[in-house]
Formats: sequence, structure tokens, C-alpha cells
Amino acid sequence: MELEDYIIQLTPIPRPKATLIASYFKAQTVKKGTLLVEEGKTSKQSYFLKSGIARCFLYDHNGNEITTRFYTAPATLNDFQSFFKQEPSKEYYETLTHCETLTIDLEAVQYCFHNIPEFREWGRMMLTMNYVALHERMISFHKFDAKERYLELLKQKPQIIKEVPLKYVASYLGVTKYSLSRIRKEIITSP
Amino acid sequence: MELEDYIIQLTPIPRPKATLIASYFKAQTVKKGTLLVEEGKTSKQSYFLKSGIARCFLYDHNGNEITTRFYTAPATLNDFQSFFKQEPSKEYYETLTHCETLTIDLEAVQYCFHNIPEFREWGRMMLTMNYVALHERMISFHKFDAKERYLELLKQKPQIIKEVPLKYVASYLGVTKYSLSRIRKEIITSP
DNA sequence: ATCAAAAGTTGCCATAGGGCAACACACATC
DNA sequence: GATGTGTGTTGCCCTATGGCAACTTTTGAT
Repeated sequence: MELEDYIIQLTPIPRPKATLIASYFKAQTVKKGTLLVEEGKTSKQSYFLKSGIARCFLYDHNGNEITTRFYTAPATLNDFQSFFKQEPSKEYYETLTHCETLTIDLEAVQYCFHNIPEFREWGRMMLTMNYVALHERMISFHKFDAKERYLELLKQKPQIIKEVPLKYVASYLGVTKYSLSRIRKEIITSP
Repeated sequence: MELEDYIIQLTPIPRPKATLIASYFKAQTVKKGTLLVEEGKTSKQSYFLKSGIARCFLYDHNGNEITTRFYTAPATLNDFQSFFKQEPSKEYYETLTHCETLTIDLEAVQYCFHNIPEFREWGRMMLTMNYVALHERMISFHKFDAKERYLELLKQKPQIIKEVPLKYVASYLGVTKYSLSRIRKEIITSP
């Protein structure tokens, strides 16, 4: 999906303004397995994912990777804390497929923030949406068990279940790959 | 803590501006056990907690209360989704002690948003802080077990452990009150 | 087509935490 | 001081999930 259309879809904004905002982004193609943001480094860019899938992950104290979030196009991707505060990121962001992205650097974001009120509004919308999504995720951990969370993800984002290796999905759901494999089996054998 | 000082502490802003912002809030005292926001109702106000403790909670599918967040003064308290989008809240917000609050309604917030750039900035800061805090919480669920989460809470917000009934703390940590009671015992008997 | 590496599955046993029921304790009210 | 309600503890057993090791399947590179 094009960035313009993505913006218009999410916030009431005249098309020319959306086009203007989109003009500050630069197109890029990124191959599978690329780290867009690295732990310990300060994020210099924000991304719009035009096509493809990405994930955010970190390591626990045993050195195991934990996937904390998936991004499926169309989506915006950045590390709020690192990008806006210009401090080292605590997580990695990695493409899981070949991706087409649009990128924008902090300078351009700040320029747009000051000069395009609709951009501010869009930014606030993005932040709120992210907060709400995270909150829902947190609640699902309290209310549901692993199997229910898996079924919910399958319903909401089947693309992830289909295209992403099980181990990443497992840690995202808060279980091991062994457990998730058993959950799958259970679902298949007893519907 | 006074709202002015709270604002100044969190965002670079001249005191007169902070005073101006604070002037849009109205003082109130609220007794223990009051619901500030109710599930199913649209939140009309945002709160600054000058003193006291509050919590946010909801019910799972078994009818059990789950505490999703604690607020210890000084803190701002609102339901972003319900307040800003004016849609029904999905959760309850309840005072756990007698509280002194300052309240502001949506109209005043919007007026300030349009007329005080520093207020916008402060709002964005609040939202970012909330997002980051929630994200940290989410990560702690992936990385740590119940005992470790308890010890972390004890370190970060001892006031909550001291003053809030165990059952609320338990559901906040994602365990039953039985398990939390056992975790406590374990910590006492084997340090 | 072949082969190596990555991904996924499964048997086995270990462990964390759930949930009931009974009990202990504190404190507020009368 | 008696009584009741809310709070916290604990014994018991059960279930969900963890984690290792061995295995099968899929995928990707040459």
C-alpha cells in the first residue's frame, strides 16, 4: 500500500497534505534478514513498510531471542524511545522477508512536526494506536492462555502464522517452540 | 506534589506556562474505593493524582478482577482510548486510598492543545512515557518469572507492596493470590 | 539432484503455578 | 469484648508449560 493512502485511511487529512508528507520519505528495498535498528545503537530513521514483514526482538538473560512485535505491511516501524529521544535502542528490528520501505530521518520528521499540523496529528495517532495495541496485547496475556492467544493471532494476522518461522511466533506468544508445536497439533487433532 | 512542579520536572517548560496549564485543572478530593472511570462509560475527564494510590482493572472471562496498572502520586491518570476518542472505556479506574486529584475535561484539554504548544509537547511526553512503561512491563512478562517480577516491583514501587492488598498485586503480576503468598514466604525464608 | 542447515515434531520427565478448602489473623462496628 | 468481613496463609493435588534429546521435514545453496 502507498504511504499516502495509508495516512488518509488513518486520519482525516486532505490528499495534497498526505502527498506532501509522503514526499519527505525516501524509497528503499531491503532484503530479508536486514537489521533496521540495532540494540545499543541510536536509531536514525523511521520506516514505512510498504510490503513485507518485520519483527522486533531482544535477548533474555539466558540469551534466548524474544520476539516482541511483528510488523506486516502496511505499517510504520520505529523505536519511539530511541528515535525521538536519540538514545540507544534496547531492541533489534529485523526484516523477515524482502521488504519495500520508505524511510525518513529525524530532521525531516521534526521539520514536518513544526510545519505540518496534520503530520503532528498523524504522529499522535500512530503513538496512540501503538499504545492501544500494546495494551490489548498485555491484556491478552492476563486473560488468555497460550492456545487462545495463538488462535487470536491466527484470526487477526494469519499472514504471520503462515509466513513466519514458528520459533518467532512462539516467543511472541510467550511460550517455547515445543509448546507451540504441541498447541498446533492439539488444534489440528481436536477441533 | 503540585501539578506545576510535576510538569516542569518532566518537560522543559517555563514556569509561567506550567502555571497556566495547571490553572485549567480543578481540585477535588476523592475517597477510597471511588471509580474514576467505569467500563462501558465514556471517560469525561483526565486526572492528576496529587496524593494517594489508584489502580486500573478489568474482568477476565471467569469474572476475576485483573489489575492492569497502579498509579502512585504524583501521576497522571486517564484512559487514552476512551478520553481522546470519546468511546466507552474497556476498564475501570478505582482509587485505592483517599486521593487528592486535579481534574480537567476534554474541552479544556483540546483548548490547551490548540493554544499552548508546550501542553502539546507535554501530552506527547505523557503518551510516550506511558508507552515505554507498558512496553517494559510487557518485556518483564517475557523475561522474568513471577518471583522476579515481584522483586522488581518491590524495588521500583515499594509503596504499592506496602499499601495495596495482596490480591491486587497478584493479578498485576500475573499470578494468583495463593502463588504470590507462597512467593513472599519463599523470599522471607530463603534470602 | 544433492546435501547441509534450518525448521518443526514428539517422547519423556521436571517444574511453576492454579485452584480448592480450611484455617489464621486483623480490624472495624456494634 | 463479641462478631463479621476482608485479607492473607497453607496443605493438597492437578494442569500447563519448560526443556532436553532424538528424530523428521522443509528449505536453500551449489
